Amino acid sequence: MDRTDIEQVRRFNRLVTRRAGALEDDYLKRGRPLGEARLLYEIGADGDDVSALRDRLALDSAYVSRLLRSLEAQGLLTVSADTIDRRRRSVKLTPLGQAERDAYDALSDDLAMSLLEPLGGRQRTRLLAAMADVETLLKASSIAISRDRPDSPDAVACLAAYFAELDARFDGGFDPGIGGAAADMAMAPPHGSFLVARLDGAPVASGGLKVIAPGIGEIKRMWVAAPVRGMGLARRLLKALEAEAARLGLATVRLDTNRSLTEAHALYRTSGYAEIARYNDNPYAHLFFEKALPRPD
Amino acid sequence: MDRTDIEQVRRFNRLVTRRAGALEDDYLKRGRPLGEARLLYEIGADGDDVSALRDRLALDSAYVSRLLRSLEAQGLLTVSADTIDRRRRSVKLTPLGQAERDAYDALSDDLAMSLLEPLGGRQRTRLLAAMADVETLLKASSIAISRDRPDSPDAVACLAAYFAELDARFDGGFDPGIGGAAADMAMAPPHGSFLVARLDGAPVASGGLKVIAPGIGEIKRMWVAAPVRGMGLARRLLKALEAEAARLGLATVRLDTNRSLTEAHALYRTSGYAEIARYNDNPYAHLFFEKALPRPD
DNA sequence: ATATTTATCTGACTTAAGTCAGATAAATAT
DNA sequence: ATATTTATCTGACTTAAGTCAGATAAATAT
Repeated sequence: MDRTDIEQVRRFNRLVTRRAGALEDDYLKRGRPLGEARLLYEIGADGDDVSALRDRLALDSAYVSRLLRSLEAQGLLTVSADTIDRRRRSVKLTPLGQAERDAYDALSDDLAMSLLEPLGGRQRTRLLAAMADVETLLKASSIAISRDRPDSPDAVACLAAYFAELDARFDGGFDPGIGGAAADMAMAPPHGSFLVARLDGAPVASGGLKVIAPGIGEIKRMWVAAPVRGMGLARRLLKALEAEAARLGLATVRLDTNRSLTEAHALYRTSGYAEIARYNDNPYAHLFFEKALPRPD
Repeated sequence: MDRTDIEQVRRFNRLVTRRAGALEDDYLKRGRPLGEARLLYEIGADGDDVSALRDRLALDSAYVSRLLRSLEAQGLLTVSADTIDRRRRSVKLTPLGQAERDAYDALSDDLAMSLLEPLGGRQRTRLLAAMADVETLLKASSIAISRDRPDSPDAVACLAAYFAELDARFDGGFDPGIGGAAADMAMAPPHGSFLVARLDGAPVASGGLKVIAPGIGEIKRMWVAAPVRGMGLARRLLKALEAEAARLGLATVRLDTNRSLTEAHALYRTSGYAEIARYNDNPYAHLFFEKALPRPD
């Protein structure tokens, strides 16, 4: 990463923050403190729990309570006890509150339009495409990969999504029982590893590693959720799994794959994997790959 | 402009503002109020005038004064009377202040790097390119075009830059005297029009319109500064000048151009101009164009 | 039945951010 | 020489934003 890259990111941050400042000013223009405006805006059309609002805005309980009291006094919302747990309280916008929320919404629309307005059609398309790109890639950069047990709730959810996808894509479907789902605990530490990638806390990709012979690991269950594909996440995950193998002292990693998973084949080949002969009796596998890991020094 | 475009811009703003929020938190992490941090950061290595700081940060005089007092007490800067005008005061960072400023700088670098770090090479290049695109186009969208007299300081500066550019590009140079610089007041209202495009207050493009025969206008002196080319600004300016012509009741606009200005020829052709025969004796002109304006209704 | 936990609220406080009216001293205009 | 303007500062104030310690009432655990 060189200096000009960092400068580009900082210049971008500066410029966009200045524009975002204009948005906050718009909020303030409606003559209401930003805290109240944010809270009002955060309450959906169906209302919300006080605790949900507190969590989403990361605000202190006392502070939220006072903001609610103020908005209540302005006739913008009502607070009532939850019917199931009467300690909890639910917030609902009054028609007046809904109108206010709509007004903030319209202001945000205006701001967005004022950015597009002066541009010609071609420039506008280019700006929107660049914004979508920045959005996708900033999201990608906030995805964090961490170790997890294969029986953790997130890991189980990832594996279930993976199996469901294979079932949809393979000719004749996929049955994890035959494929060896029961053996997934072989990816548990200390001998194996299972990685989960999360975006804003929600699991979006996963993959595991188990030892199949002395010094030889096998990468299994690589899965990337549909909404986060095209972000280079599979490649990152594969690299991370190779790092796990190196950490566990393995010299070689292998993997098998179905003929229908063509994107995966390309990924393996461009990541330094060479096709080898069948090394197991997995009925769903048609292609077999191997890569020698660099010796740790 | 449809709904999905606006949604894209708003989603982008939301996401980037959240990230920018992280940057502000970083500032605050150094245990200093944001106002002090911003002021400290704004003072360049060579120091600054109090009034310049006030203008740049758009802060109240009393508030800046107090912030300076606080930073002075922390030993981060010194304030001394200007040698020429002793009412003015100059601010200079102490070595300690410079070190603090460097620390903020390093934090911003860290934040920028933390965005790029998790991405692979290809994704990183894509993100940087998209950021550069957003930056360019947001700048383009903040360029405002307005009417100006051809003898205003900004207009004169634009015309001088235009003449200098022609002199550099034409074989054998360009002499505004021969070209008719003295006649530029024909572009003054009420019979003509001169438009200046400004980015953050500084003139970056211009163009004029004068009447050369009943119902016929001529577009002249179209100039776009080098740093803002490739933003579609020339096309915007041309459209704006056509609108001026329509406003002045003209039915047709003409223009002449030099054979060396090839980008301009393409712009005219794709903007609905048709080549016509020579209509004047401008020695620098080789191509002549005309466009019928839609009748106002 | 009683103790503990949980969700929200109230009271009392702090800090940052900013505003407004004038004071002061130097520069500039008459 | 005097009046006016300009640049900065000081005093006195406001408002927003937020924190912390408890109070209250309902739910849950023992």
